[in-house]
Amino acid sequence: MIPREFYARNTVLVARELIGAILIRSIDGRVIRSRIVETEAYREDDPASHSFRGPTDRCRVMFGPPGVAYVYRSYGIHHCLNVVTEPEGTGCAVLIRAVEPMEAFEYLWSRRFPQTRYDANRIREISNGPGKLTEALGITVGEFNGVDLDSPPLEITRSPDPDLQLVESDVRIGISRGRDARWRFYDSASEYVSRKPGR
DNA sequence: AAGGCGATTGCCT
DNA sequence: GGCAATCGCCTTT
Repeated sequence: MIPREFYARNTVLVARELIGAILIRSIDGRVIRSRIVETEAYREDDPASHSFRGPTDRCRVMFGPPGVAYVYRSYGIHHCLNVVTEPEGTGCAVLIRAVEPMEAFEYLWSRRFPQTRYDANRIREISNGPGKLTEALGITVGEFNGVDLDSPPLEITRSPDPDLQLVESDVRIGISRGRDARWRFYDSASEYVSRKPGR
């Protein structure tokens, strides 16, 4: 588990340092570990952030204690997972945009594509996007919004051998304001990154 | 009260 | 490449 003080720091630093950390989900009697390979930072004084106009019913947990999950519904359909950062009272979080599962590939495939036979050539599609990883791992607003990420059934731990040499930064995806900040971080060696620059 | 848009995805042409 | 799905929040009446 990662101490709360790790999250109670500058959100951009936390977003960078979460690349390579391990997300552990316990579900259906399984313990499934995944490497975090893509994140984005959202700060309170950031027009792209849900917290920019202050706490609402949706984004209130962003203003709460760090290390807690902020889960919101995107486009009325998907769920997206964040970790709250900076000291309590500030509205900041890191969006988890992609993970690379370490096990349970066929189980995760069946959660994402229940009607389609397992296809190893398309395995990255199980979790190469923020709405995809939450579907694969069964992470919803109702179950996880406001829940501390320090113990099962959903937990983040540091990687045993973090390699931050390969972490790159880029502008964030899907926003119209705050476009200049290069607050997206990803592991350039991972096939699970949702999008790499230059296209 | 009503309309538009979004930290997205998948299917269609 | 376009576009629908669908809901919370913002802006405008």
